[in-house]
Amino acid sequence: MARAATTADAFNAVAEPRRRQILDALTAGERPVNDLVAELGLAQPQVSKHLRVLREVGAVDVRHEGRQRLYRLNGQALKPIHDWVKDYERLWSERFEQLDVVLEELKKEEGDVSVN
Amino acid sequence: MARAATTADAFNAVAEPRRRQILDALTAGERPVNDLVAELGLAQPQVSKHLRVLREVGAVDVRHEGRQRLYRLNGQALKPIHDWVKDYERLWSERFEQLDVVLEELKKEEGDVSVN
DNA sequence: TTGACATATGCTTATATTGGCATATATGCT
DNA sequence: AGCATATATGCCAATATAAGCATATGTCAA
Repeated sequence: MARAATTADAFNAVAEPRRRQILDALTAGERPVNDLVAELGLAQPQVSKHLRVLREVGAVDVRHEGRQRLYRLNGQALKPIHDWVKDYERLWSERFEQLDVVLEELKKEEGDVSVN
Repeated sequence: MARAATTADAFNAVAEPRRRQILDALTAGERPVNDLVAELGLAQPQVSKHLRVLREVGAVDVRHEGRQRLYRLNGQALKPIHDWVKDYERLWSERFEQLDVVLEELKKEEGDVSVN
C-alpha cells in the first residue's frame, strides 16, 4: 500500500508547502491562476495541479469569469486540522502552563483544607 | 520529484491517520510500544515504523527501560501546524463572525459620527 | 477564421511510501 | 548458555507523487 492520496483529506493536501503558500495567497481574496503563478514563481501547470488538489479536498472554490478562473479560499475545509491540533496547544502554550500552575495550587489546597 | 518525505516536517508526518492516533494515545502519558499495538490494533512492526517517523520529526521522544521503550509525546513539534492553521480559524469560527459584526458596527459609526 | 491569452491535462521520470512478513537485536530470566 | 519477551529493521509489492515539458481546451478580439 502506498501513501494516502493527497486528495484523501485536508491533512494530506496541506502537507505540501506550495499548497499552503497558495492558500496563504488566497487569504487576500479571490484571484486568477496567473496571479498565483506570478506571486509564487511556480510554473503555471504546477499551480493548476495544486489548485486541483485543493479543490478536491474543498479548500478552494472556483468561479469562471471569461477566460479566467477565479479561485477563492474555503477555510472550512481546514477546520478538521485545527480541531485536531488545538488540543495539543497546552503542551507549549504559556497560557496553559499557567493554568497548570493554578490547578496545582487548587489541588494542594484541597489536600490542606479538604475543600469539597 | 516525488512527494516530500514523511519525515520532512510535522505536516507530512501527521498526514497519516495512524500517526495521529498514536499521538492521541500518547496524550495519556508515556507508553511502551506494545501498549500502542494493543490499543490501535496494528501490527507491531508498523507501529515501530510510525514511531520512527514521529521521532524523526520530534513529535515523540523515547526512553529505554529494560527491554521496553517508553514513548512520550512532544507536542512542541506540532506548534508549526497550529501556528499555520490558527489564522484560518476566522473563516469558520462563530466567535470571529461576531467579531466581524462588531467591526462592521464600528465602521458604520465611524461613517456616521466620524469617530476617530 | 485566425491568433493570442488563460488554464487544464497528459505523459515521463525519479522517488518515497505503507503494509505484510521474516528476521535481527537487545534484554531479562532460569 | 538457552529461551522468551520487546522492539527494530530489511525486503517486497503496489501505488501515488511532483516537476518538467508538450499539448489540449476554452474564450476573447480583430
